[in-house]
Amino acid sequence: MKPKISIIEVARHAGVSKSTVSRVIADSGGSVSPHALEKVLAAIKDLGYTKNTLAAGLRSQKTWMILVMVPDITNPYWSEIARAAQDRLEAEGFSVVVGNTDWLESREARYFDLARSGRFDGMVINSVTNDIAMIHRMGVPVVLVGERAEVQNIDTVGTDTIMATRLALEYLWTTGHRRIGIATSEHGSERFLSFRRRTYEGFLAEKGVAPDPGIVFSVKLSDEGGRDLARSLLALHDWRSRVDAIFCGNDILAIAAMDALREAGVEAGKDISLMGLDDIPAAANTRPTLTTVRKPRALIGAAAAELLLARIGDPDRPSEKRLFPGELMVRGSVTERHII
Amino acid sequence: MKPKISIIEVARHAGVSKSTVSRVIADSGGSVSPHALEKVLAAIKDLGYTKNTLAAGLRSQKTWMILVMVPDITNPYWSEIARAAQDRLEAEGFSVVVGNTDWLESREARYFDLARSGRFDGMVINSVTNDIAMIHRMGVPVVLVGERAEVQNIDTVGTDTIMATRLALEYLWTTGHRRIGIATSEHGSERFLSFRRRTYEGFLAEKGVAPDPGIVFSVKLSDEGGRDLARSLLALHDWRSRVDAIFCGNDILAIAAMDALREAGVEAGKDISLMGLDDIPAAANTRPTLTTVRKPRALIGAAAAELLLARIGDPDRPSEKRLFPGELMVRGSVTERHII
DNA sequence: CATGGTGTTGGGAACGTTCCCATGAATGGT
DNA sequence: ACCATTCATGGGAACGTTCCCAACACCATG
Repeated sequence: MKPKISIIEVARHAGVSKSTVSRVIADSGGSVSPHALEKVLAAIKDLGYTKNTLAAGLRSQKTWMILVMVPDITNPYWSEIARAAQDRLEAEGFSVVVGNTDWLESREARYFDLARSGRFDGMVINSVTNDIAMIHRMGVPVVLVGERAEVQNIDTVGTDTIMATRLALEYLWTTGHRRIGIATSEHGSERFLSFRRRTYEGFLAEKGVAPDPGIVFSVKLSDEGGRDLARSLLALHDWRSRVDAIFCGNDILAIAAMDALREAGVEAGKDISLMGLDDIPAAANTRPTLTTVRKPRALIGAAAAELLLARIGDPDRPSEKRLFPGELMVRGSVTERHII
Repeated sequence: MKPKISIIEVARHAGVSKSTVSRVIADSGGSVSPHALEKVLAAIKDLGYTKNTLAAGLRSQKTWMILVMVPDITNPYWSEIARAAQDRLEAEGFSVVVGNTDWLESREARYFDLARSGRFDGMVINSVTNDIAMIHRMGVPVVLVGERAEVQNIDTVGTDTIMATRLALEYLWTTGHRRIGIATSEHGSERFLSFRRRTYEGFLAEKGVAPDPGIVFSVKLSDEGGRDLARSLLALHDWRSRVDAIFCGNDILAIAAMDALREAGVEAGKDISLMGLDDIPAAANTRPTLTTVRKPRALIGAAAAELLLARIGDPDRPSEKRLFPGELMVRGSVTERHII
């Protein structure tokens, strides 16, 4: 195809050694005389040389690439975190690419393989796997996005899910709801959900409400899950007297459920209250608008980048965990309810 | 941190030569006796060896990585195309990563540098640049997503924008609108927009309507652009008599405009008709729901993958262009209007 | 004038693979 | 029993960088 040119040819053309050319193109700060520098730059331009970073990476063990691995690139929640991380990392000279796993372990494994084989200098991941030991064995700096209870020895950044969940439940309580259900997932990110679920159970106990297993729904955090939730709810015998509000694991789920319910003639914010979690952009534009708890995506992404840079700088530093509080977004899918 | 092990150590451990180990790990089909194979596999497992694909790529000129470069990872339109392409490419053994440019030439240049330096076996891109010669000079197989008039000698896949635009305009016309405005962008993807704009102008001419430059809005294809559009519209003197419908360059823009207008007391689908283009998932959930033209994202992504694979297989094959028709999605943001 | 820095340079050895080629051992047909 | 294939193997040379080290020129200091 193209006759690839290497630094050797550049060196010949400029009348210097390949070492000198290397000193010019690598920003490692070896000293080069102005005269030689000029000749080399001219040669590079003449020949249209571009450095082969594969070879450079092989020798220097530095690829200047970072992988941001997210479970669902279609969900604005993740893509905004990715973008925020990208902003910060590019400022440090890294290039950022995004890997999409679609909650599939097989895809995740594929990206881990890539990392293991030395392709990235670091990763920001939200992983399905719980195998932290494996992550460490990869030998690549990793920052986890998303809170995980059990994990201690790895850098983590996320929202304080317990607080966010409490915020939502407390709001539902204050607005008069007493039969509060929850929709979360066993799938993939179970660790969050057990968080949500556990908080939910604690909350009920605290308020002295007997839990009703019939209004604890286990569905995927996706459009599909939302439709499942609607179906399960409607199939529930006498649901109107059993449940007056549902706290959904994320916004995508809540919006899809709202939609499916409306098609069945059930209006969120009227017949039942629905809350989400994340505050994705679409949440402000739905019909009705979605009451939810906002997660600070930009902060999370930036913090992830920060932690990753620190880890790359010093692989032996103690691991750190940064959690951000959520923010209640009052909209239309929850309405005041008179306590009987 | 990690005492990296190479095939040399594996070879020593297995009592064979590094060549034999290489034949085992490279799937290039060199023949290895069952006995040796077994010993090598055992050694690999024992030592926890993982192949350094950087080194492999350096020698073999094959990285098995594909970059999908999109202008806005936050827009579901792009992320779904990326996902569809990923499905197809992973089936062929490639790993897919996504690069997000945010419509920034600087970011785009960064990814092009990555490609130029031999990091990817191919790219699927939607590029701001018009410099096809530069793309060819990269020496990396590239498939362009998004229709471009002027470009001939490069593989392209996209929606037939002219048809999609006509579909929208024709629908507005049929529903009785006679003062149709348009909102497109000069920014970034200008090439589409001049398509839309040109089609728009042709359409008006055909219908014998005198164009009104005051209702041709030039805004970004983003939330921000939507707010700009709303502002410009409301600032227009006596706008209610000057415009009864606006065709927006994409859904994100249309939804944001709809939202901003509602805040100002102007209801889409009542006070004015609004149409989008793309049919992103959110379009079905807005208030009112958005009438738009759907682009077949999955088909586009899959076709892009197909074309790229073909190009990688044979770099000298003639370039191909695949365009898919759009589909009208009738919803609530356009209402019948009686012709006076 | 000797001494010791500092700046600049080039040669060669890595880095971890794959590729090419030579060698020797089996196999099969005549 | 002989030659021609095919198969299995190992040794070394790539691939295009960076890194290390030695060599040299230059300058200032004593």
